[in-house]
Amino acid sequence: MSRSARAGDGFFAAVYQAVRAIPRGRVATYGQVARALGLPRGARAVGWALRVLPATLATRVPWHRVVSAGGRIAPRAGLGPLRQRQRLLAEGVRVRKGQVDMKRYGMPA
DNA sequence: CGAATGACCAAGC
DNA sequence: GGCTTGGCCATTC
Repeated sequence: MSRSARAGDGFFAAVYQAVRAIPRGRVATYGQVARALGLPRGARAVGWALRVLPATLATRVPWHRVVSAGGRIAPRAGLGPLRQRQRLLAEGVRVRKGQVDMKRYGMPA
């Protein structure tokens, strides 16, 4: 295991925990998660935390429910976006052109 | 400590 | 609707 920042400590744990709190069939933006952590401008850090999300936790953390501002699926390398789309659809979240309707599936204030 | 990186965001053109 | 710019944050080198 890397002796650098671990998934179970500090910032990571906070991010993963917040993401875990997203109800099924709903989505949250990176900015919203960041705000929940007390970092209203830390959306980027949240995206980075999910980028290093270990596969072991991926089964337990609904990372696919986190989208960019406006409900767009973040474009990244690999099959990530496709799998995210499929998982969202499986939960009943309608994905239109790589984008989700936040008015409908977004987190209630 | 300075510079670079990335699943971001808002504002401008 | 698409590209660019500046700003934010945590981590890595």
